[in-house]
Amino acid sequence: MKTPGDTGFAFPDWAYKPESSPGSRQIQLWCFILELLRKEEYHEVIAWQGDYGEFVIKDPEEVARLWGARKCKPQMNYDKLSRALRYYYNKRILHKTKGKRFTYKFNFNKLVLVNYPFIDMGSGRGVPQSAPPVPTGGSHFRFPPSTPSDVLSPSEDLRSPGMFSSVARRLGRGSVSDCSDGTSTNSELEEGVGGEDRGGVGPERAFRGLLHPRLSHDSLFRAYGGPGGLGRPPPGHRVHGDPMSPFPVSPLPGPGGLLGPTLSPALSMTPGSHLPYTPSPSLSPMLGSHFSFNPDDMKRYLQAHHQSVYNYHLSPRAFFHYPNIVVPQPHRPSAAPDKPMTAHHHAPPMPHSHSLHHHQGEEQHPSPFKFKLQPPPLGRKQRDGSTSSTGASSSSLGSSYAASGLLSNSSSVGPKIKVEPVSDVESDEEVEVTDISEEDELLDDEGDVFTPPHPTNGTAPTAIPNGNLGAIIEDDLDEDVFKTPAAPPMGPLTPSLLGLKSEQGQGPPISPGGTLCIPLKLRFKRRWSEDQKMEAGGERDEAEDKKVRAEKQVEPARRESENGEGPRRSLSLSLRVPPPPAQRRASSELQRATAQLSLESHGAC
DNA sequence: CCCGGAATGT
DNA sequence: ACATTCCGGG
Repeated sequence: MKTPGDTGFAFPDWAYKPESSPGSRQIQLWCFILELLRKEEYHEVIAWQGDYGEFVIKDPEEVARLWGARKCKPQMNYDKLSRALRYYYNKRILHKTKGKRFTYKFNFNKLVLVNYPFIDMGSGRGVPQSAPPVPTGGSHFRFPPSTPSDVLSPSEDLRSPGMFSSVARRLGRGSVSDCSDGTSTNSELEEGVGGEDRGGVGPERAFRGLLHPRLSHDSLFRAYGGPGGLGRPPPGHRVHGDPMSPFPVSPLPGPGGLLGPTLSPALSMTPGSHLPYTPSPSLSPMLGSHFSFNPDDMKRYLQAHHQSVYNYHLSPRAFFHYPNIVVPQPHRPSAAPDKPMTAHHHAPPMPHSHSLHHHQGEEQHPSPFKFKLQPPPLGRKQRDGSTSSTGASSSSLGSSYAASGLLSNSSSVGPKIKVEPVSDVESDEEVEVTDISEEDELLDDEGDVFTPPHPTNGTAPTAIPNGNLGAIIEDDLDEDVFKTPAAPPMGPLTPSLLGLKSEQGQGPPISPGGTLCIPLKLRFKRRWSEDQKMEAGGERDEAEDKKVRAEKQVEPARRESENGEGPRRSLSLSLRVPPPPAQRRASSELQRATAQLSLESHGAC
């Protein structure tokens, strides 16, 4: 709001990738939507409303018309446009806000990840999925403020990921329409297409390089998760705030909640200072476009992150396997019918450590927590009820394909068998979606869904220095990231508190196995894999296109493809399988890593 | 309205 | 990949 007349604020500028996607240069629908949302001119047609990231298409046909104009598809209409939007559900870029007509919600985490993979979203909650409009000010973002205070001062600035915008922004580009009517408002900026290199952008890029990956979680976390824990208003009452902002309500719960120091691009330049965790340093070198596996760098990098990783990034699933970790039990807090659950779960962002102990002891049982995931929310997709079978997964090395997300099953799949992703047995798909949606969604969507205790955050260490890794993030992390909103408490939580095993717990995460060059994430996965194997055999599946994956898990043990990411499997069965040779896994992991690294992220927008 | 499958186009 | 176009079904 304070935006000076500017049009909307710069909101998810960060959501835009500086370089437009390689393949198709055309604007994507979600980008377009975002554009409309950020312009006041279109507020009569489409605007943020409701929860974070939620927007309502007030005039569907008009939006469709605009879209059609942009794409030069005169025949466009809302029906078609909405179909396109629906395709985003699986991609997790968007989801529908049920019960509200023409209302959808962006999953900004996804967008950020896609576009700025190097930014650590802070597991899950870092950025609320929805996005923060950037407060800073206008639609055109400013860069590094001349003075940090500039940026930081207003509380608003802090709360929103303004940092992203500053760092990332870009948009500005074209305007809503380029095709026909010249509605463009600010296209002048860079009509030049060259886009990113264009004036003004340079710095951004520079920033990109500098941006500290952890920035977000630390700071964001503070900002969002902090004090109120998930302080968002219950679904019931959503307050409307700034019309332009996706966040009607300030995400910032607490009072002064966030410490000032948080974000700001400027800060990013000086990583060490504001981050609680450690040293950070290695990042800078690594952040650049080139990322190296140099052991030293990696080590430093890992050190810098390990804590955060332990604290925040474990996938919820991971907790199952760590006996020492206290996992929020299914015991639901009696009262609070609301969703706040997530908050308690495990380490709410609060500084209090209470969360940690509130568990009585520990569960020595091997299978202590098995909570059930929510039931499949929608029933739609599995309607055909394919029985599960079909199977045959061929790839033993699913890992690599999975990682790439490329997974073209193409070759092997002969007859196109369209198998549903696991639906029956595990409701993962749905769950995923729901989870992603976030807590609000959970309730909204399903009514009485029982929220899984997301432990904390669940995510894997995302900070990946190299922008190219976007794909990894997407594939590997997105799910967790999205779904687990919870965030980690403050930075300094120590691993030990969490109970993470001492094995690696405290020291620098040097690989237990000896491979110390493996990124944390991978290491974790590895662990997960191992654990999972022990725990059960199967899971798989990745999330990307459900259709794409044609495999069925007939055989549980078969694919080890994704350890960490598979959409959650139903934990129901826990058969124990003898732990396979770790080495094998390791190598596979490495392969995967390699594959991932080589991937290119196709950005979005 | 909304949902996704299917075919088709870029 | 990402739509666009149709479309049957809820």
